[in-house]
Amino acid sequence: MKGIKNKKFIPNLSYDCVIFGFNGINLKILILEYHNTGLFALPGGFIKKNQSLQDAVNKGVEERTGIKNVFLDQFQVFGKPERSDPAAMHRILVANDKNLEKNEWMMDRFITVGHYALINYEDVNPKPDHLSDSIDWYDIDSVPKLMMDHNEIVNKALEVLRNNISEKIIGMNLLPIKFTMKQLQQVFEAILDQTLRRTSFQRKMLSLDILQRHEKLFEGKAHKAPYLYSFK
Amino acid sequence: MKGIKNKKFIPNLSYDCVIFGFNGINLKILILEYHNTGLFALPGGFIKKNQSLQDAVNKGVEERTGIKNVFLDQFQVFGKPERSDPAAMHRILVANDKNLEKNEWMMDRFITVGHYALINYEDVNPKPDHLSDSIDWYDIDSVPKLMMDHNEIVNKALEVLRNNISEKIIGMNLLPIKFTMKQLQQVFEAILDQTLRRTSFQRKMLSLDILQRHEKLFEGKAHKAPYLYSFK
DNA sequence: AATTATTGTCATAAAGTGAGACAATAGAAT
DNA sequence: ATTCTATTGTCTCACTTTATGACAATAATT
Repeated sequence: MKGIKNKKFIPNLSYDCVIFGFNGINLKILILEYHNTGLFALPGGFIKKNQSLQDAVNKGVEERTGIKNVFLDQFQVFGKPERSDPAAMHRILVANDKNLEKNEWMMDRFITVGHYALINYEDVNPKPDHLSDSIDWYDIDSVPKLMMDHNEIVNKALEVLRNNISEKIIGMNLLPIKFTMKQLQQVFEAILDQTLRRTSFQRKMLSLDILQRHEKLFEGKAHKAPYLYSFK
Repeated sequence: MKGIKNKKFIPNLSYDCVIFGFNGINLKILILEYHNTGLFALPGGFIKKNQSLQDAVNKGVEERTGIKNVFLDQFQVFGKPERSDPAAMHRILVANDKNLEKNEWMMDRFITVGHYALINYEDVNPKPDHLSDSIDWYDIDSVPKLMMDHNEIVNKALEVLRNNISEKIIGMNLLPIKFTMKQLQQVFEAILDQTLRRTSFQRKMLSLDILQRHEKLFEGKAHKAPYLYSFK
């Protein structure tokens, strides 16, 4: 048998996560860069032999963002044998002075469970993992070339986010607890990549009966102050 | 190391498939029963070490139904360690006179990728696999107690089918190529488990511009003959 | 007090849906 | 041949939802 058996993790199975955040203007995702390789990738990881998939992903996202109880949706499994890239993994291990024999299992084929997360941009303090130089926010429309099929995973995540998700879940996770109607509209405009009609949007949101109205927000601007809302 | 290493399949990973069919009245799914165990389960299987997930599922569905190019949607991964049931697997292996040591990997923990398939009931000739007595259609509302978390997988599949799927995909895969408006309505009523208004349904379907009208169908009944339609 | 920019709400038109009416018609009954 | 029956295709009218523009309210500046 080649190499040393991997005792800790389930072999051939990984997760990757597209972590969405909203800075008030653009929709962004977190991308990490591996030491001395120029390789960019999605945050991801492996599942321990006796760990639930959900727990593995939650811990991975928490480690990199510092946020607990993140909204996560497991949206697709990527299972082609060709998607794996042992050469890239080799480069990463070498660049990090890792024992190649001990980590040989990492250069095997991987089937990955694609997730996306929605988090409040303000609350995040991104931390690179032990193999990575950096982890940073990138505008969804200027994501660099990523390793393996990670660009495909990002595109699919965005597609699913656009199609499948309810108003409440999007707003609740990408915005602070209290927000203005305009901010809520901007989140939707960023996700859908199109402008929405202000009056229709406002009427729609109010009619859904998911918002609680609070005090007004006085920003010191020379116009009527908007109400703050939160989700019920 | 316990047992003999599994050389053929990716360990700890399986797929399961909820195969939906429509007999003209009820929505049904295929369920198999293992020899001499009284254990019912969804059709499922493993992924070969160098096989794509999609290929594995396609082959599994084809073997059991005889149908190629089935519509498949991979809808959720079930990844809790507790979902596995080594004792049940043990029973199945014993009842089939299988070598326990050689198949020990089957009694390990499995993460499974849940799929559902939509197929034309008429075209199917269900065939049990080598571990199973039988494979049969069951009405969606009288599914027996299944092993492991398979009932949960069925429920989730139905939920996803109800929520996420377009008119065209449902009709196209659960009906013959040509069908009447009434048949199309009955598929929707079976899936949604509610009656629909005939005139509204007809107007909606025609307005979607996905149907092609063909000749009339003369069934020998004493009333106006309906048109046949197909999807564009 | 007038001005500016933006907000919350209303008015009207346009599009979509629910519910029933009705004529058309394939075959059976007479 | 005519009438009858069950079902289909389409239309109408009321009702609901959505689009679009108008307008008054208002926080801070001029």
